[in-house]
Amino acid sequence: MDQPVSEATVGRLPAYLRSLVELAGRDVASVSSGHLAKLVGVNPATLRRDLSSLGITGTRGVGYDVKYLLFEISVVLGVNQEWAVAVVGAGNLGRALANYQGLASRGFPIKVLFDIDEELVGTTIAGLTVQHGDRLSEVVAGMGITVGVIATSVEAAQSVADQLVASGVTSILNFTADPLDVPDHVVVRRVDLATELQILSFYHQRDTAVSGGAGVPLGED
Amino acid sequence: MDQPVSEATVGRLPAYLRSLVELAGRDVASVSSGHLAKLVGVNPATLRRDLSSLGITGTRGVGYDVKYLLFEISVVLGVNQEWAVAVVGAGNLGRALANYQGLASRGFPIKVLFDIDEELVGTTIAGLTVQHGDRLSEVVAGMGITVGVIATSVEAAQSVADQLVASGVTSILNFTADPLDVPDHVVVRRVDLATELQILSFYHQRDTAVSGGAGVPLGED
DNA sequence: TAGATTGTTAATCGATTAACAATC
DNA sequence: TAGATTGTTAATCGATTAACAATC
Repeated sequence: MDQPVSEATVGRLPAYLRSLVELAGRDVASVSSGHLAKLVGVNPATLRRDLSSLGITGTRGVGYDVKYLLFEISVVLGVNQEWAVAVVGAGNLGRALANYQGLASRGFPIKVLFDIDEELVGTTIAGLTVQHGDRLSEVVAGMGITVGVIATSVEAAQSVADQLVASGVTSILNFTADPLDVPDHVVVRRVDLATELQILSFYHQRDTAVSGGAGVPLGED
Repeated sequence: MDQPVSEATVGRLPAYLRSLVELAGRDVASVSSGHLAKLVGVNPATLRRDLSSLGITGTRGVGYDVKYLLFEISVVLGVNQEWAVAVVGAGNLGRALANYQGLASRGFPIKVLFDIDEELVGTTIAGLTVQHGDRLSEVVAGMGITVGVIATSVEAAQSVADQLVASGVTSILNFTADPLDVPDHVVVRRVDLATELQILSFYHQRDTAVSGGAGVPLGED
């Protein structure tokens, strides 16, 4: 039944979707939780619980209808809709994002690009003229944009977030290291390369450390 | 004492480090778990448990020595070391990463760039000549590189991972949507924009669904 | 019906956090 | 000493998973 949908469940939905697309492509009509779970790499009970929490049902003794499941999860994830995006910051990262096709192809077309560097304002990147950051509120609100990407410096991030929120943005993808302070109705996802790298190097470090102290380097007194 | 270090703990270390750098910059000598926890946005008991699991101790009645804590966490995260990186895939994303200063400045300098597109091989990107993917094993092993970044298509990702691992790479940053199958001694972190966006749109979708079309962006424009 | 598989209850696991004795 | 704060135990919380009655 309708239990609240957990963050963990939401995080698994894209993986379910990928496997379902593949099954549908091979004209598989129905799939058991055991089979799909194996494809995705999760426990079957977890999968059934996830679907159940979304109100998506299968048929006992049979399994889940692939097309139906694909449709339902697509709807839940909104993959058939388009969400216009504003990218703030036209530095290396912002330019990369503007050129990267991955956003538009996933239903997140970039409609406008901002920067405060006078040298960048007015230039064209990936077919978009860079707008001045001073006009952010005006333009974002005017275009009715509800998704913002923050690709600025860490220092500017919070202020940019505030402006985006004030202009009607309710979803933010934050590429800076700092967590943002936003109202409850705004959802922020952080993609932090620096943190990922540091986590990688933690394990790297530990696994390549001289084997003698089993595990963590500790400061002995 | 020496409990195993959990994934959750490792994930918080970069945030601790950031706040400690800031405190050290302001010449703060010592900090309580309560104070640092507030800066980072975690529970003080969680912070103390994290540090304790790393063998890092404070002083009862006083707190933690900022410089000592900063040093210990830096060592644990290996931030003072350099890890040479190979980037595989010189498409939009690979080029963006090569130009992005964030990796090098965090101790992950990109030393070599690969692609299998004949038109890209031999061209120069961010000062690096793109090498042919056929030479991956040879070059990566020859340079003693241990960190690989996969910025290829999803289809190529597993094969690239296999080659990287065979060439001595033990840390992989994977920008494709699919999870990679690697040996236990190899650590993979996935940075998946598509998944992040789909999670964003799940919440976006849900929060704008019931209200009856108040500013739901469709693909007009 | 007989076999298969769901949907959910109950058990388990791991991580967070409150609480407090230890102790600076 | 008196107050402060750690380090850790025990309680709590949430998520995962085993198990199984329901039922196609």
